[in-house]
Amino acid sequence: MGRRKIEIAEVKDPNTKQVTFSKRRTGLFKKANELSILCGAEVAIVVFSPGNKPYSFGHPSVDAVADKFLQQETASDVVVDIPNLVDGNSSTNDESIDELNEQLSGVQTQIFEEHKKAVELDSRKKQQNVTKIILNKHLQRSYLKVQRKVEDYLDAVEVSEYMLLLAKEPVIGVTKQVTAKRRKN
Amino acid sequence: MGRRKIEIAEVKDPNTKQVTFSKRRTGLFKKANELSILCGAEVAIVVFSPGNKPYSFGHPSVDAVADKFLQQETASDVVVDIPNLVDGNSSTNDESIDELNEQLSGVQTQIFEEHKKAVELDSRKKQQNVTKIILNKHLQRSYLKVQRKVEDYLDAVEVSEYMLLLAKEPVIGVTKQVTAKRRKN
DNA sequence: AACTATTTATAAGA
DNA sequence: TTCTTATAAATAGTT
Repeated sequence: MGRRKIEIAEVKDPNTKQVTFSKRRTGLFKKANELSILCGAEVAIVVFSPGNKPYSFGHPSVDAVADKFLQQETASDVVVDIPNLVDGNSSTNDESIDELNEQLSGVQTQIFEEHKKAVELDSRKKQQNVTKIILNKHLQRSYLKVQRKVEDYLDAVEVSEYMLLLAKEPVIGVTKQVTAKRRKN
Repeated sequence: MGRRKIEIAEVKDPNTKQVTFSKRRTGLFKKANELSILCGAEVAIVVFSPGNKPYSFGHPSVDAVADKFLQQETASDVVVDIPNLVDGNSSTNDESIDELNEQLSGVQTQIFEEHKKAVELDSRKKQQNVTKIILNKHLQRSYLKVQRKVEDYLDAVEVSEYMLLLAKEPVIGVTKQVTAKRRKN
C-alpha cells in the first residue's frame, strides 16, 4: 500500500523499522477500534516495539478483555487437565472415577471463583483511587482462601494418584466427554 | 475500502455484522502478523465476536506477550502506589520515608519474582505434557512463598500507615521521583 | 510531519 | 460461505 510493494520480512534499517512500526501500529489500533465499534466486539491488543516499549489498545479495556480470555483459558484448562491425569493409565471402576472427576471440578470451580474475586479486587483497585492498604488486606484474604482451596484440591489429587496405582484399563469415556469442552483456536 | 464508504457505527443487521466481523478480524490478524515480522515486534490480540466467541493472535504467543505486559503493569503499579500512600498526607522525616520506600520496593520485588515463577511454572505446565500432580505441588509451594511475601509486605505497610499518623507535611520529593517511572499509554 | 503513487483491504453483490 | 470487483483506506518512499 505504498509507493512500492514490500516483502513481508524483517526491515533491516533500524530507522526505517521504527518508522514502519509507528505507522503500522497506528493503523492496527485504528482497525481494532473500527472493529470494536462496527461489530460491538471486545478487543485487546498489546504490542512491544522494536525498542521494547509497550503499547496497548483495549475496548472496553485491555484488562477487561484479558481477564475474560484468561478466565476462559483457565476454565478450559481445568476441565481438560483431569482426563490427562486419568487417560492412558486406566482404572477398574468407572463410577468412582466419574465421582472423583466431579469432586475435582467442584473444587476447581471454587479455586477459579476465588481467583476471579482476587482479580476483580485488583481491577477495582486500579479504577477507584482507594488506598493500597485496605485492598491489599482484601487481597490477602482472597489469597488465603485460594490457597486453602489449592490444598484441598491437592488432597483430592493425591486420592486420584492412589487410584491410578489400582487402575488397570483406559477410561475412554471420561476423555471423550471432557475433550469436547476444549476450545478451538 | 469497499464498494461504498461506510460510517464507523454499529452495524445493525446481525448477518452483515457477522460478515463484517469475520472479514475485519482476518484483516486485523493479518496486519498484526505483518507488523510482528516487519518490525520484530511482539504482538498479542484477543477479540470476542458479537456472538462472544474468543479469537486470538499472538507472536510469539498471546501468553508470552500478556505475561510480559502484566508484569510491567504490576511492576509499575508497585512503584506508583507507594507515593499515593504518602503523598498529600505528609511527614516530618524525609529520610525515614525514603528508607521505608526502599524497603517496601525490595519486598515488592520479591513478591513480583515469586509470582513470576508461579506464572512460569504454569506456562511450562501447558507446554510440556507433564502430569498435573507434580507441578501443582510446585505451584502450591510458590503460592505459599508468595503468600508469605504478601504478609511481610502488609506488615511493612502497617508500619507506613503508622508513620502517616505521625506525619505533618507533604513529601513532594518522593512523589516526583516515582511518578517519573509511570508508563505512558 | 506531510505528501502521493501505489498497494491492500473490504463492502456489496453474486 | 467463498469469490469477485469497484472503491475506500493504508502506507512506502519521498520531501
